[in-house]
Amino acid sequence: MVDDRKLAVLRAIVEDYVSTNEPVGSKALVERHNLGVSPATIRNDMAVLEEQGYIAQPHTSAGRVPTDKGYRLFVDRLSQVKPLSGAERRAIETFLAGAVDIDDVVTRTVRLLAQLTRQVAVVQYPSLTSSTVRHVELVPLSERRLMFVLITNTGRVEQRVVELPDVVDEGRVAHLRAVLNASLDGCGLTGVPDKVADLPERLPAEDRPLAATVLSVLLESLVERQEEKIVFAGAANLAGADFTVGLRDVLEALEEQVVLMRLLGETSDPSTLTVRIGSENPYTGLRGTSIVAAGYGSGDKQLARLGVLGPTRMDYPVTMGAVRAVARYVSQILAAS
Amino acid sequence: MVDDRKLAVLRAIVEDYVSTNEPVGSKALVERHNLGVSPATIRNDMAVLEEQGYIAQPHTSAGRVPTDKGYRLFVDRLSQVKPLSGAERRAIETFLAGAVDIDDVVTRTVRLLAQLTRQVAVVQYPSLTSSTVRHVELVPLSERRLMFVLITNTGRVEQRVVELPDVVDEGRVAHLRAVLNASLDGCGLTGVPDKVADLPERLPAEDRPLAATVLSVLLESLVERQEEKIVFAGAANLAGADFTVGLRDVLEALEEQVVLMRLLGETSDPSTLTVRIGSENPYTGLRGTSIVAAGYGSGDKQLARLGVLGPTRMDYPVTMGAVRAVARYVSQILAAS
DNA sequence: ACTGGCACTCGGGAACACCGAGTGCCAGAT
DNA sequence: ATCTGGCACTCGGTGTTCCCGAGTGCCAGT
Repeated sequence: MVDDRKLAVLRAIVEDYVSTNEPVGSKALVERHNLGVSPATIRNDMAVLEEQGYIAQPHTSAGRVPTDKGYRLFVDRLSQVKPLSGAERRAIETFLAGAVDIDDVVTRTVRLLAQLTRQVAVVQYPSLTSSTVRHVELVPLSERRLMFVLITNTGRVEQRVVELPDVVDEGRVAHLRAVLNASLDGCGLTGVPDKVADLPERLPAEDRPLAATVLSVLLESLVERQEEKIVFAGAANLAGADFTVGLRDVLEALEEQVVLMRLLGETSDPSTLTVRIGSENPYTGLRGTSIVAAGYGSGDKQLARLGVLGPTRMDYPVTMGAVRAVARYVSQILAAS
Repeated sequence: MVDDRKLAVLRAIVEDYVSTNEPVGSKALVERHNLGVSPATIRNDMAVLEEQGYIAQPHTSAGRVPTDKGYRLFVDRLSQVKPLSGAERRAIETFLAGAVDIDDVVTRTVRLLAQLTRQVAVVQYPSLTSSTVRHVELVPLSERRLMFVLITNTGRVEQRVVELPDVVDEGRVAHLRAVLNASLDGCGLTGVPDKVADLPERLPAEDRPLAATVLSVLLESLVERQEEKIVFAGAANLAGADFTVGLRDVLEALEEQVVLMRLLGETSDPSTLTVRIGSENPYTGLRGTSIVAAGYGSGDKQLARLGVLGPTRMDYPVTMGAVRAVARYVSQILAAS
């Protein structure tokens, strides 16, 4: 029995509660929204909504507050994403356009998102796994050490110092570099292990120790970076919002890469927004917080995710609008570079 | 008239206040430390100490609390750095030894320091300015774009994408790369602008547009990275400590690179610890917080700084011990790689 | 120069009463 | 059926008062 008016009541409750941060009562509701009925009627509706678990009262004789389930219904059916203003759009564009490299793009994005939403922003670095090899470079550092650099098409650079078993001359290094580039150029990172598996055998015997050492470092670096890097910004915004749960837990979660990963969630369609409300998210320390996330990527490939984290009591339409817009702009920037 | 006993009293006050977080009174003092005199005597001493500005009372009829000036005296003359335990030493060593590249070193260091001190740790990336050029690489990405990579002797890698005015063939690029490496190899970064100033003139006319474009990007990247990168960790540790000043301000300062820079302070002798107590630090939002910092560097060169930030009421001897130890170990690691 | 005694101050906690927003329910109106 | 006005009831939050005890400053005596 959730007729239209009850839904309108729920929507009104969510909106009021989000803006005032106080439990909202029947009288205040009819005053602020013109529902055309009396407070008593609203009370009946509220009783039903409460019974169905969409709202709750903190104490007897207090107004109602949306539950996680209530927010969920609100997000799914009662609200629509609010697009950004023209000024905001332009600000995003100019701010992101100035980025000089991939690091810069990510840093700027996360700050931008934090400022725009006044919440904590989280951005995952573009995945390496769906990138391809652009170039491999070997730079001799000393007689027995060289630096191995791998550049991907997404502009990311992986570097490692390789300790060599023997003194190796420049010629050998140059040769190996050429061979590596020839066989790996354009190859997807996931395909690299296959490509190089039989590589030592195709080299003259005296080159094999060098090749083996370099390859082992290469493969190792691929595995290690599987765990993607995540950065956040805007922690100061947590200070204002009073959390039901201690904000210590929130800060801890933010510094725990693994937890963050899981919070951003699995990759989904880039244009789709994922919203996790309170208890829906897979980490007990974060009751009372919601996550709004979206994928981004250059072209049609989904590279990584970004989003914001804030109190359950957040302005979902606006937040979702900002996240979606930023995700799109970042995708554009990446596609263009 | 600061005789020995008064100093002992000050020391006792600082120690007790740090461990209990409550204003300490004359009676409690004589009980916990065997000073061999009566509370009344202590009271007289306290009155003098207060008059001289080393301690203060939050309200009439409350115990005394050290002032910034009191902490300063304590740090300078009444305490000595407490070395780490053997177990801690070993933990540091093994934890840092696993680092694979400079990024990893910094990340591990900052986390380690945060965990060790239970405060917010701050680490500055090794300075580029005192590094030298190890290698310059130009990688063609497409007909009109190439990636410029600069590798320093500290293992840091700077990368930029360069948009070219014209289609340029590989040969030209290779030639420019060779010239660049020949003239820049081993050169200090600060010397680079001089070295390349007349470089276009020494090239054949048809190479000059390419060279000019690449050089402008190179110089630009040097200037931009002057502002060094700083990372922090352990923000969750702020949640426990109740700050006199809102922790919003602290979090804001932490995300403001420029402020952090100034907090860590100017480079000083690597083995020296810098302590900034409360109002001594140059940022008004951080009254109530202290900074303990040290320089680190590979070999004898001072590269950058690291430190921790915490409430003025912190355990200085322990914190200073941890910061000093970590700075030394990081220096070792960097020197070895 | 130190000590014991004493009067004084005040912050913080406990007890208490009050107010008002909000509710649930019921009987009457539409 | 559905809505409305009325009414008794609940209870969180606030303001008041009171009291206790830790801590102080001062002074006279050792």
